[in-house]
Amino acid sequence: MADGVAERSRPRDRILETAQDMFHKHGIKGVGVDAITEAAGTNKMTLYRHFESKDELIIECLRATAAKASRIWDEFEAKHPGDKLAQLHAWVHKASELLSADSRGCDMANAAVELTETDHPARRVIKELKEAQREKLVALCRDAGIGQAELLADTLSLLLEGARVSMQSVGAEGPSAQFVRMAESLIASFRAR
Amino acid sequence: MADGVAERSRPRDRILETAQDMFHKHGIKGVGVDAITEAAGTNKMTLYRHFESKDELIIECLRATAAKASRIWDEFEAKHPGDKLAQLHAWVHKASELLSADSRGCDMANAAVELTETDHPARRVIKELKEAQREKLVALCRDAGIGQAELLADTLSLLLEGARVSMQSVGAEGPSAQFVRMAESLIASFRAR
DNA sequence: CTAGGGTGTTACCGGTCTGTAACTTCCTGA
DNA sequence: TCAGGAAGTTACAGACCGGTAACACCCTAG
Repeated sequence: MADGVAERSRPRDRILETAQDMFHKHGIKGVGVDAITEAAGTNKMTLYRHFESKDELIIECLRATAAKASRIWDEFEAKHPGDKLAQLHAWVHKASELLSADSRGCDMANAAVELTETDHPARRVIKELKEAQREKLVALCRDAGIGQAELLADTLSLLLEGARVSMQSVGAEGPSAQFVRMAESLIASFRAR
Repeated sequence: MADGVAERSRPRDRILETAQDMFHKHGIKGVGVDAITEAAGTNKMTLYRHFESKDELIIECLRATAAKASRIWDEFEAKHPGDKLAQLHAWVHKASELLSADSRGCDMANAAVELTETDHPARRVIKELKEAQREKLVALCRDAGIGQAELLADTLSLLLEGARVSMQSVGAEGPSAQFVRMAESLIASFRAR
């Protein structure tokens, strides 16, 4: 009742969705399981019947977020079937949409910052998911006919990662405001080689 | 005794230095004031006699870190007096040294990620300090004779910021490994315009 | 109709957190 | 020598944390 979460789905789904949202907004260490379950319209016992610990809930949230991001890549292919260069430009455009004023950045990168214990179980998941995303962008650049595909993909990755974290420090009027211009001119430059 | 902190300075200095180190390693929310004072060889009461709250300690730590970073710029000027282009290359080299294997990234950016409350007192300090650093890099690029100085400075900023956060997700063998190459080729490209 | 599983409720455990009070000890400077 | 302030010590308050136990409920499948 009175919560903005999906009205009447299964408790597990509500918990997962609410946790994603609250972890994103308030940070992982900034929100407790009690607050999550209350916002999800359920209770702590039900959470611990579906997830064996908060750490496992964190991991499931990261996987769910990555799955959502992965679906965006399908949109690129659907909108520009076969045209990999157009898909790369679509990636830039989509990335720029992530740089809206009050963005809290990338959940995986933020989690890596928050979870400082080197052996935290979420860290290997973060690494796997981020490496998978890198592979995708490299493949896209390569299939778009760019020579140094890895270097362009890595440069674009760092620019976006930097833009998303810079936004949280200095806001949307900082260096991240120039992201699209930087990315497009980089792509043009790599294509000219 | 038996702590790695400056052996016998004043308690306030020891607390400040220890807090910087521990906030950097374990994150701000990952370390309590008790742990800091113990590692600094003192106690909680003494901390609260010198800092009115943990938040104020955080702010002082960020200022101290920024002051250390600022001193590095003096080294650039000392090593390459008047030669702003050489100083820019020195900046790139110094930046690449921040990307060692187990780096925990930029304290200010990390703090911005951790402190999600939009009205947290540290946030405006972070913004001020980051904007000052941006100004410095813009001035360096401009004085080095680069036309689009702001754009180059912002691009380099995002690359470094991205590299430092990417390291925490995927390690030093990820995209950040190419930082120097990216930065140098960007500088060359901007100089050619 | 009934059995059983998913769910809700309440209370609790042990630990940690920031911050404070009251008191003692020690060192320094006049 | 002695006064005063800085620092150390101990104890505590009040809140929150992740996680568990025991029990009541309800809804549905057989």
